[in-house]
Amino acid sequence: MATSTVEDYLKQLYLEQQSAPADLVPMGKLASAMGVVPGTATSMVKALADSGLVTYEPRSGARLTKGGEQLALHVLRRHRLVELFLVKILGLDWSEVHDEAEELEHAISEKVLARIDALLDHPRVDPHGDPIPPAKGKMPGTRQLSLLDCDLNAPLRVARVIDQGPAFLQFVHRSGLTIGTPLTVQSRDPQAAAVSIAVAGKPPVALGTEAASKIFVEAV
Amino acid sequence: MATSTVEDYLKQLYLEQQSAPADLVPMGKLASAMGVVPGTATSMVKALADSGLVTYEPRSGARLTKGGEQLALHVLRRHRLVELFLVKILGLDWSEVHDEAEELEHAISEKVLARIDALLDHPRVDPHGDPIPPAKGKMPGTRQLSLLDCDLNAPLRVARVIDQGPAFLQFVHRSGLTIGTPLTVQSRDPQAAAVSIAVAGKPPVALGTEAASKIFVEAV
DNA sequence: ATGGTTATTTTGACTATTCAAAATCCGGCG
DNA sequence: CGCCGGATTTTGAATAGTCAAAATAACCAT
Repeated sequence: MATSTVEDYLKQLYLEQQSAPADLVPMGKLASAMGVVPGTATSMVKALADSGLVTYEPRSGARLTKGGEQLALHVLRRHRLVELFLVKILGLDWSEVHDEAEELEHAISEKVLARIDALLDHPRVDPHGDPIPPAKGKMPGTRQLSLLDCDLNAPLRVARVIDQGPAFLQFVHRSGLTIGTPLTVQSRDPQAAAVSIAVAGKPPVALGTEAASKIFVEAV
Repeated sequence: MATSTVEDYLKQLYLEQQSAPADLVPMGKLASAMGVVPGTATSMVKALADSGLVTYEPRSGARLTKGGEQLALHVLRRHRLVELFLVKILGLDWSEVHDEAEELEHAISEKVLARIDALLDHPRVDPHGDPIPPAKGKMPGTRQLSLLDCDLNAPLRVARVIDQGPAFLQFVHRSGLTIGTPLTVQSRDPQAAAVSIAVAGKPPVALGTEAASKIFVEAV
């Protein structure tokens, strides 16, 4: 069995690969994502390579193998199902479940995971809109764009928030932009580096590009 | 924070102390309960003593300090609440929850534990009848005797099964002796090393002393 | 092509936990 | 009393992960 440290490295590698699917993940990136010094990432990745979970190119980076990716997806599935479970069944706030799930994802057995999945009626996304990898089969592709890239004045709906930090999630909630909220983007001003959002029946909200880039929408 | 290994040692030490409240727990006992060689138990206990969690008398054994006992009770509380949660909310069988909880007990935060406790309506015992240590305050004493020690022909009820092995628990279930079942002990035969149990509306059940000693009852 | 900047790798060391096996202790028996 | 056997402790070594800091490689600009 993979240790929980190994699981964390694989998961992180997967997430890094998401943002740059073409390239190898450099050790510096991995190290800072994992909160360790670069040397630690190097030696860990070498061990992972020995186990056949990643391929490693010295001085350029690492990439998950087929097997490593499967394991990573499995960890991610546990993480996201647990997050949703914590919100839906135990009533925790969406801003606090990420950290909780970080621990629990390593302690959940297949059997318990299956029960949770059934209890939640086989959900497809977690509380932040992140897709839950299916037990078997490929991750479904999504047709989502950030508030910076989507069409202006088109009917959209908040689909995903890619920043699990409690502070940002609480801000999103306060701004009434929780998952599923219908909205339109009224305007973008590159000079002001801001985006103006209209939610039906509410005064418009202005977001800086930093924040806007972390909120994804899809066409209604 | 105590590592999960430390938590396991403390929990085990507590359980051992239960069966022999007066004495120190010898290293051999502890080691076999923990599934390690005796030398490992010795060195671990020394470390626990350095942290002030146990007192250690070389060549005789160890005992939890006040602080160690508190921690042990906290672990036990998590373990037993998780067991009940798995049975009541996720619908697992009582024969399989012990092993599951063994992992989960180390991954549950205070916040999640509090939610589970509330969801289960602050239960006092786990699925095997073991008392759940309260969040604060002392463990309540119980007035329970095994089928070997209780009164004959008195109205009793199954209160606790102290053998978490799946095989034994499944046997108990098959025999219709689940927690709460009303029964009387009809006779004991030292020669046959057997006990005869009467459950209302069912043919009598005979148990060997080995099995009988692991089933506890209390007066109705 | 030469130097400097920056990322990466190496090296050596440390913690926690474990085992195997040798050394030691202790209580009881003859 | 002295020795035996079983329990306990010690010793030495292994594994997984980690850091600090020195060594190295790669890239870029002049």
